[in-house]
Amino acid sequence: MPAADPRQHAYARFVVAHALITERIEAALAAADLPSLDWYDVLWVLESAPEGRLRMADIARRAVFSRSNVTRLADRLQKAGLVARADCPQDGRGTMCVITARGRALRARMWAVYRKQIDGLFGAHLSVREAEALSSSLQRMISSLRQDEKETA
Amino acid sequence: MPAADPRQHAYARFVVAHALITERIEAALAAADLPSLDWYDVLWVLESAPEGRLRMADIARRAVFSRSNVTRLADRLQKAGLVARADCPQDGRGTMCVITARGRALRARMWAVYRKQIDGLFGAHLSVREAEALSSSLQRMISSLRQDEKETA
DNA sequence: ATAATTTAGTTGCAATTGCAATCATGACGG
DNA sequence: CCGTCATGATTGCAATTGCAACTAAATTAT
Repeated sequence: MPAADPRQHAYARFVVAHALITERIEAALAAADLPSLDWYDVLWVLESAPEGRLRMADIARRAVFSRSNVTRLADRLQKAGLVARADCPQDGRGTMCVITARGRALRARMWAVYRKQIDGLFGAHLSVREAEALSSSLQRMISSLRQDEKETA
Repeated sequence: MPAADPRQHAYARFVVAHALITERIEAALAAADLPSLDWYDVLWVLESAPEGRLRMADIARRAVFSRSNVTRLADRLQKAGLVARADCPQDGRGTMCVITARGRALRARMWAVYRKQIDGLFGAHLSVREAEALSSSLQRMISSLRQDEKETA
């Protein structure tokens, strides 16, 4: 990244920090005999949805995964008893994915480890003020990216 | 991410923004018939090293890839004529990876596309002041993470 | 109603990845 | 000097991914 520009410079660090932090979190989860982050993401988007259920495509959008990836992830989570599939009442093509009690329990256990890592690796280096500023910048990016998505579709 | 804490909240957005931006950049590169970001990363760390050469493990550290991943990436880059391998003079076990002229040329073409995406998706939402603040926060995280690495080793 | 188009989800296949060996070389202690 | 241990890079194998094809159901237009 031939970063003359301070924004490009920030981006380069953004990418590296993300990679390093993710690597560490995965290691911490593995060390605690817990599944990886993508499982967590699916469980979390489900748990935060009303009744713990979402359609496959919604999981994909919220967790930023490809559709086919969500299908496969759901297969594995289902095999592990963490989610169940159900027909979608409004749309015969759709499939709902529902988090189970075991799924909720596992997510909570993962969060204990995950949170500790976030706090130690990321949060510890930000003041509350910085965190808020960062949040709002990131929110601008995210809204803009999601907006584009809709327009393209 | 049950984000009560503003830092955890920032982290959640950090991850989502990263995923969305990366997805878009990969799409832009593919649309321009260019290779993916991991090729770029290897080419860039090489190009920014003295004489365009680094040992495999150094590539791995700087680009945040696993060792075996670098081996395979180098295989593909080599097959494409973008890098060459050479023995390491100081250490008989080591392998140097050297970027070729074609490698430099390709990286430059990729950077044209990459830069445009960074500016549009990331930079456009940050003032210079914000970018600088973000850079310094991220730098703190990165230094701390890299420091830990050394201590663990 | 019916044919054509779009959308949701899944699947086949090829390519990529991660982890645990493996092989070769260097470093160290006796 | 020799045996043991650590390190650099690669490779085998199983698991995961991405893309394009596919099936089924809904939407639209005729």
